[in-house]
Amino acid sequence: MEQAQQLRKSDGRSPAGALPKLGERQREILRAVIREFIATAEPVASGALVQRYRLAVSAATVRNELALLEELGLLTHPHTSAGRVPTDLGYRYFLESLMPEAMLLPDEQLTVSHQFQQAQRDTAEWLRLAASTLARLSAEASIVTPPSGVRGLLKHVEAVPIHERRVLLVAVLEGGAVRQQLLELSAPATVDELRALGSRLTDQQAGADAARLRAAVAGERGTAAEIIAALAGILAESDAARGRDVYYDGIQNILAQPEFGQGDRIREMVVLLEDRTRLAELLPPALRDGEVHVAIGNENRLETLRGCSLVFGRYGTPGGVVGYVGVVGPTRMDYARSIGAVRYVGRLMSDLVRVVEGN
Amino acid sequence: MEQAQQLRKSDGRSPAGALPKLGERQREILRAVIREFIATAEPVASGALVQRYRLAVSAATVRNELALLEELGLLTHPHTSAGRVPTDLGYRYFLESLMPEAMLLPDEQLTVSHQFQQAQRDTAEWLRLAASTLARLSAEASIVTPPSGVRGLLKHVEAVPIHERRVLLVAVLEGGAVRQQLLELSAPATVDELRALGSRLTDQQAGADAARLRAAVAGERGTAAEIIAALAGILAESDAARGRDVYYDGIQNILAQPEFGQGDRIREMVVLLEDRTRLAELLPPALRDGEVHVAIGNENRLETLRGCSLVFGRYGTPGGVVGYVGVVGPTRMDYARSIGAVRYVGRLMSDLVRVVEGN
DNA sequence: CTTAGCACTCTCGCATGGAGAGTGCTAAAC
DNA sequence: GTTTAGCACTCTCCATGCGAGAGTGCTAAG
Repeated sequence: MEQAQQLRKSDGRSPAGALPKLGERQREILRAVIREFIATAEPVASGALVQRYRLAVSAATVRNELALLEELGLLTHPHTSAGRVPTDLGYRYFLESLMPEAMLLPDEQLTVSHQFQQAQRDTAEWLRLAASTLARLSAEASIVTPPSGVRGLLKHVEAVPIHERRVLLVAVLEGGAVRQQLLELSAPATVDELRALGSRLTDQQAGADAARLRAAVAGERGTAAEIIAALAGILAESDAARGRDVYYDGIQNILAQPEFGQGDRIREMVVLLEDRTRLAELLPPALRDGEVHVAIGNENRLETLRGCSLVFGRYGTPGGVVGYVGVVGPTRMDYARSIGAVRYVGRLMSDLVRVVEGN
Repeated sequence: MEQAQQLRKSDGRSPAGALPKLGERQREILRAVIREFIATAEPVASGALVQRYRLAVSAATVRNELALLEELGLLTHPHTSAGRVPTDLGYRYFLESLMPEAMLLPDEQLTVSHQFQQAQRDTAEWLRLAASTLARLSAEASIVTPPSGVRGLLKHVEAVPIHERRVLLVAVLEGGAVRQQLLELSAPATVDELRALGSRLTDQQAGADAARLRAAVAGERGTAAEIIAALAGILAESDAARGRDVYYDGIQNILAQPEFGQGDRIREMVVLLEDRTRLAELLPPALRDGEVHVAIGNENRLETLRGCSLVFGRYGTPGGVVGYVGVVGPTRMDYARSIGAVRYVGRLMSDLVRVVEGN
């Protein structure tokens, strides 16, 4: 199953090897239970299952199978006389070997890629667009982190005079990100001096990282030294900002889900999304491009994510720029849709990054 | 009352002239009711009022006054045997003539202004910072729009070669905003050509708006024409993006409020905040710098904002760049805090804009 | 191995019935 | 004339109980 190979197991806490072996009918029933529960959010009963999925056996037989699946840890019971609900392990099994092809429809792909092509303006806007697209496609909440190399590298420098000693420093980084900083020089500089300085620094320091720039300050004097020092600061800051600058969207989607209906669950979730520093903890460990990582329920470290799943993908270039796109929702999410959406948006983001990098 | 003069009335739907005249004791009681309700979110009873606010009269007398205030439309009754709750008009009266000084504490001001000084990197980051600061200070949800002149004006142009015919166009606008666009030229251009072209365009077209640039395309050929056309597009887009690019933060704050406790109210609210185009409708009409506009409950046009208040301020330079900062919360919000926060953050934003503009 | 039948369990919705809180009114006190 | 004590009245809230319905688990027959 090609599907299963592209999905990364989570943490080893639920390795695929531990998944129970099931007969064909059990697989069919498990799939039906999960589908039904994903659609309705209600515990599913043996009778309804037989009726709605045209099973060739009676409700009693289904009940026997359900009891077995429960014994294997794939389903549970809220209480004695309620229908069945999938467990985390049940979802895991579904993901590994029952799920239909995780792909967006062709016309969805077309619409989305069209939107991305129109919005080639600027990195911040890509990210917003990616977050909102992902939220819409998956019908869950989305998370997108900016692209960032291991370290920011300088590509181009420009010093724009603003007013007397005040200049706006514009630094274009490898990967296409643009950083600006306002700088107060200790001595006035002319427009031409600044322009020349920008050209010279672009030539000399292209490809430099924060450390190299800091070292270069010693060899310069006056305005040039001040500007290089500021550039070093910009790069260092840009490295540090990596985890802080997370985009999210689609809170409304998960708000509509019954599992968040009342109580503090939803508030906890929003607190988590709005706290950009904690979001970094969610990110999966090393992950290759194109892989999609799914963490179901308690496979997540955070207590807040009980009952929630994360679907994450990586985008970027091999060994170069890296960022993450993902969605968060109740464990009862449409994994096929989410995985398809994450994979496709991730691919588009990779394309964009590659275009900007120029290879 | 200096307070009242700085507050703008809303829409004329509840002009100050229509506010009833109250005796001193009635004012004292009304103030106590509103304070108590703001603090507890529960209907306030005559007895509790006497006890907690050390009134010199008995509960029975207070009840008589409450009945009177209700007749005047300042308070209501959820049901016969419940305490009193302020009406929109009640809040309006409170705002106009009962509210304490709307100012942040000195050390709050210090902390905030310090944070703003540290984050002089880039406009998008100011906006984020403003939104999160405002949310924290007011303990409500915050909304911030980017600064934008009536039309975007070009200040500086730079064309950075990326790969063969591909260039990254960086445009610095009046007001310090930076826009980037990736451009595919129809013919290759050398680094030096691009550099020279950037200098020339900066010299010739500084101060130009989208229309002037579009006109200038005719007088140019080849690479220059393509780049100018792209610049015109950038400026036009930047004008159009004005309402779309709204920042918000602090959803968690209003989520914690009991009035949003259950049901769809909170979801409607999040839908509104996440739909950046509809947010523009909320913005107050013409407003002078430093003024703060409060729209209480049904004074807002949107149905979603029943039971919610908006506190908005304007920032920018007179006749130049303009943006809005505001908070949204239940009508039962701490208006003094919110107004103080909005006013102070608005002032800081104005300062930042002024610094970038260089005057 | 499958299935019909049936007892058993648990939730959910609804009605019932105090208990409590708070008002509005009336009549007495200041 | 204003203030206040007293009291009846109203409405919510919560706990309790009950019946209906849904769904299971088990047993015994096919």
